Amino acid sequence: MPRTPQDVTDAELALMRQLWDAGPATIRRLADDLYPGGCASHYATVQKLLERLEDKGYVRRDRRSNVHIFEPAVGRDELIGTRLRTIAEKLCDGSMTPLLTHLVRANKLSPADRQSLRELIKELDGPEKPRSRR
Amino acid sequence: MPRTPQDVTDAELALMRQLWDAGPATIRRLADDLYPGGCASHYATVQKLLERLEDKGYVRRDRRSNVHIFEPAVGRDELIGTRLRTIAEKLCDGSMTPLLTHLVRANKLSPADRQSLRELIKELDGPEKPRSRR
DNA sequence: TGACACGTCAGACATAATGTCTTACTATGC
DNA sequence: GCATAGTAAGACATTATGTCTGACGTGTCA
Repeated sequence: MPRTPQDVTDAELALMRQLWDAGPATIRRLADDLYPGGCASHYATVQKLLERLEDKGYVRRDRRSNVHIFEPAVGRDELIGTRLRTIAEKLCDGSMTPLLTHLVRANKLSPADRQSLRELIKELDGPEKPRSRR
Repeated sequence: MPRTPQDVTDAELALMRQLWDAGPATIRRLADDLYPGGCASHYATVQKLLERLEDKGYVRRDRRSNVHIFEPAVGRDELIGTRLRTIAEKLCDGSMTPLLTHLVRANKLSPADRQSLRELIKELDGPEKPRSRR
C-alpha cells in the first residue's frame, strides 16, 4: 500500500503559520522570523519549503517584483477542513458526523463554547423555515 | 525540524479497521482477510505491522495460546480523538473549538444531525444547572 | 565597467518512515 | 524424527522530508 504524503508537513506548516499571522512576506523575512540568527543555508531551506508549498497550491508567489512575495493560498480554516476530511475518510467512511459528536461529547466544552455552538445551530436552522437572511 | 511520525500508518490502519469490525483475530486470519490469496510474505507483513502496532500500544496481543490473538487496545473513537487533538495542536494552539465550529458551519448538517446535536448539548448543559432537578 | 551583494533556480544529500520480504528458530502433531 | 505452522529478528527498497550547495541573474555603486 503506497504511503499517502502529508498535505502540509511540519516545517511547511511553520511557514504557513507565519504567513497567516504576519501576512505576505519575502523569503528573507520568513527565514529571519523562523530561524533567528540563521545562516545562509536556512534561507535556502525556507526557499525550498516555499517552492513545495507553491507546487502543492498552498501558497501563492508574486513574481512581478524582482524579489518574490509569498502569501497563503489557503486559509487556516481551509486546512483544518482538509485535515478533518482526511480523518473522516480514513476513520469514518467519509462521514464527518462522528467527528462532530466526538468533539461535543468527549471534550469539555466551556459553557461559552456551548452557548456559541447553540447559536451556530440556530443560525443554520434559521434559513430553513422562515427564510430570514441569506 | 524533526518529522513527527504518524500515530497509525495507512497499512496499520487497515489492520485496525479489521480488528474493530471483525473482532480479535490471529495473524493468519487478518492476512487472509486483507490480502486475499496472499502468499507467505504477506503474512510476514501483517506480522510486522501488528508488532509495530503493539509497540505503539494500539493493539494488545494475547500470548497465552501458542497462536497469538490480537485485539485493538484503542477504539476507533479514541483514535479519532487523537487525530482531532493533533489537528488542534498544530493548527489551533491546542483548542478544539475551531474544529467544532468548522464542522458545524462548513458542513452541511442534515436537520437530523442538527437535532441530535442540539440534544447532545442539552445533555451537557443539564448537569451544569443543578437548580432544575436533583 | 567591474566588483559585489543579494536574489532565484535546480538539484544533491542524509536521515527516517513505511511497507515488504527473508531467514532463523520454536512448538506441536503425526 | 519430520513436517507443518507459528513466532522472532531483522534486512531491504522506496519515498518523504528537511537540509544544504552551487550555478546563474540582476541591480547598485565606486
